[in-house]
Amino acid sequence: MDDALILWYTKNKRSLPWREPGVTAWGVLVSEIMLQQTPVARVEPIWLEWMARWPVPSGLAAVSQGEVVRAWGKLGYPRRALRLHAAAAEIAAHHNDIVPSDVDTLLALPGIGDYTARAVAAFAYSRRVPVVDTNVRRVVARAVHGAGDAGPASNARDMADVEVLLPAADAEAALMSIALMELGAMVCTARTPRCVDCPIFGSCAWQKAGRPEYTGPAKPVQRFAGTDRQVRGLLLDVLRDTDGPVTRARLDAVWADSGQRDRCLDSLLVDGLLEQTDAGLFALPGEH
DNA sequence: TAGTCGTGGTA
DNA sequence: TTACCAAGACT
Repeated sequence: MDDALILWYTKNKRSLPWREPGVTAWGVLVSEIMLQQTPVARVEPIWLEWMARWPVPSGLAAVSQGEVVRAWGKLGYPRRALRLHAAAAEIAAHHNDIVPSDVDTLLALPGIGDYTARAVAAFAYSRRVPVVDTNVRRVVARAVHGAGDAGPASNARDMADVEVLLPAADAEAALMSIALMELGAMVCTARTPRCVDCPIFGSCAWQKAGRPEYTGPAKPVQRFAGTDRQVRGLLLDVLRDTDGPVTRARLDAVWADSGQRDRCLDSLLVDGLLEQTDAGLFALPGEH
């Protein structure tokens, strides 16, 4: 599939700001963190703001946690903002303000797991490393294994599956990695794959098998309404919309169930997304 | 390892 | 409308 897929990518890739020439490894890292479980369209404007405001890790590290959480806006999973802030501080202090290119060094940074470490190594430094995200797992499940969709993630197996697809040369392998992801995002999609537009249609094992349905275990459904995640989001939203510390009463107003409210408020304090002032008010971390 | 952690668009 | 889905990490 190699040549056809890479050629397809070079002709059809989306022009995203973090793919522009001259974007630094820091820019790539910020994009990858923001893109975790988050659609491209929502990330774009925030990424542009962050790059204009904090073009190097030390710039981000210099501002308060609260400022970072505020700038994160409504991207979701705001603990990512705190971890990225902490990673920036480590990069500034221990890596000369340069994002590491080595996978193991990247993995040691907060908020950077298997996917993100390899994505940075491949996309920012053109390293030949398997990059396995949900898109790639789906493409491999179909094109290689002939299944309707990917089953539960299995790190070692998934990495081995992708490893054998990578060309020998670093630069070409990195292109293959991004091409696999782009194919999964734009053509080999979860719901309605656009196989008529697929550059590897002719070699796809799923086509050859007659497009069988997915038979693996059902994927767990993530509910949201009524969960702690919703309540935490509502609580944090009060602080994001306010300049200074707020009263307990302001927070109490966002959710009726006091038990759940208290539990969520406490968890936000534990996570460091909120702080309590000496006067008993609540503030974003560092903003009081 | 299965559960948890936000948010909003889409079919 | 509800349910699924979106470049995961952490515990």
